[in-house]
Amino acid sequence: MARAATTTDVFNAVADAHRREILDVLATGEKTVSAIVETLSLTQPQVSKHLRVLSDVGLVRGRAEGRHRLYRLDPERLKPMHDWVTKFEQAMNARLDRLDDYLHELQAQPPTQGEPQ
Amino acid sequence: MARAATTTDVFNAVADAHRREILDVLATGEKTVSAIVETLSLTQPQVSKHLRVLSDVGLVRGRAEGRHRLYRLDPERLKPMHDWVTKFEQAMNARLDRLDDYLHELQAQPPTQGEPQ
DNA sequence: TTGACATATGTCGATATCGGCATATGTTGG
DNA sequence: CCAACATATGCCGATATCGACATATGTCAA
Repeated sequence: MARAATTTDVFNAVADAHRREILDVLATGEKTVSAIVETLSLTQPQVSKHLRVLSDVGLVRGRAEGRHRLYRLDPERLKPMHDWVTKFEQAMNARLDRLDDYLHELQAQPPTQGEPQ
Repeated sequence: MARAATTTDVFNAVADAHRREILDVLATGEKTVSAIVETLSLTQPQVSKHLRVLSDVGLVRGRAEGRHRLYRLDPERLKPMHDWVTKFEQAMNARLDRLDDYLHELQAQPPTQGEPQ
């Protein structure tokens, strides 16, 4: 039960740095496996396996082109992750807003008593 | 070398579903360990360990309050992840824009010849 | 101090990961 | 058909993960 299957969950698929690098490269456009192998300094089987994982999760799609195989990004699948992260960005902003409100409050009403503690 | 240390990398820390749930709960506000244990249905050691990981990564901070320990979110640390994901959101939009341009182009110039391959 | 409560830590077992190497599959050209 | 190239898969070993259980640490109250 060690960890959620890397092949089931986008969060896990993206947890690997090499996989993130591959996605970064693919963000540039459709690429061949060997192009990725060259760009990053990874082994060909390494890249193929990572692409398999990314493909299973749906972050990437491949099409055959002669004896090459072209992979491209499907960024749509990052939406769950984007949504999740964005939720916290809002929490962060909300906190800053509250701090802002607090500061304005402080300026509006000059301190009448020493703050307790 | 199995996988990047869960304690070093925010992406890995967040890869675990239970850890994400804990962060979700903490997004509600500062919470006690036992409060988290109750809310989610996790074991106390489980929660403590996950909090340890989240704390090591900096996503969460704890302060002692009597015999309780209150944990709260530090969403600032999600920024690297937010930035990374956002980059792909932009890629996604860019692609949609290009598709949009292409469609407009098609409408502006009625097809005179079949496209060469 | 002692005991109850809150939390943290240690150990163990089952499992999955990742990288490396060898090799299978598939495609093109001669 | 065969050889060269591109990619995918299979197996292995080292390692890290996660959950479960027991237990250590720390704090308050009587």
